[in-house]
Amino acid sequence: MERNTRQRNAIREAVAQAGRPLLPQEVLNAAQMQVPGLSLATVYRNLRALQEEGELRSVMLPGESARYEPAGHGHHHHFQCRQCARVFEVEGCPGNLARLAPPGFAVEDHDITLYGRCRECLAAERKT
Amino acid sequence: MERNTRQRNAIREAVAQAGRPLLPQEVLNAAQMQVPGLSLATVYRNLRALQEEGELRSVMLPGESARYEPAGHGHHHHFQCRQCARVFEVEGCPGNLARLAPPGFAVEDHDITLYGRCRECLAAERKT
DNA sequence: CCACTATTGATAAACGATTCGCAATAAAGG
DNA sequence: CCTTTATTGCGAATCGTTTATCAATAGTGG
Repeated sequence: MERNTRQRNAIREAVAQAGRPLLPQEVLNAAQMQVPGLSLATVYRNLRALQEEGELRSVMLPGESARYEPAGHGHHHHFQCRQCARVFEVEGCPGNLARLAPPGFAVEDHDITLYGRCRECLAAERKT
Repeated sequence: MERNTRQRNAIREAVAQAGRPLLPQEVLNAAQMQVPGLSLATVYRNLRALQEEGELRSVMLPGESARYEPAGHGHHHHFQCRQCARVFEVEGCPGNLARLAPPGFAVEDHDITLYGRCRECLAAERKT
């Protein structure tokens, strides 16, 4: 049966608390606040397990490796800051994208990624 | 000075003729019609060189490695077929995506990827 | 409190994609 | 037609990410 380990809970918490999709390495950094000895392998193992359970969702962005966010946030897209490289959720969706596809193509889904500067990085820039 | 080799021309042609972004391996397959002995390393070298020259553009899709298309096709997005995995250009753009970002975020750019079935794969399905 | 076994940490290994090293080849100018 | 040297083909090497191995550890039900 599945066991509730400190490691798994810390990983679950880290993703939930972050409020944005995290890289495995970021999950490790965050979860090590709770479980200092935590290893990257364990993070990978649990991210995969939690994803298969349907508790987490993997977020793929162009040219980036997988990040993880809690499942069940409904349809949304993402924003990546060009300065700090962090990824954030953005609500809403333009919708009606199927019309863009060439005739004869069936559109079933879509991904949108916005790029720019996040609030924090903009604030930091102004101070310089 | 830069030389015009059969290999480079074949690679350039392959990308131009394809009409869709190609993976290095796909470029190799196509260009080997013209230059049978062509090697993958040469494809990589030339794709990189042509990109730096501004003749080609690399296309990144979520979870995929880089594809290459001719530069200068203007702003557009891409469609990936879930069956054959090929990528196609789609014209047009919903525009006004900046409004989706959280307050305080500056949106500078965006990527849109559509997913579904391409015409060929839809046609093939009907025949079964 | 025990026994069972899922889980962990540490490290090596796998993996796919891309690049490098080098001798052999072949454009291009004279 | 030479000479120069950019370019090529091949295989090995690298890169970052992810997974496998395996002995040691620690949840969990009884």
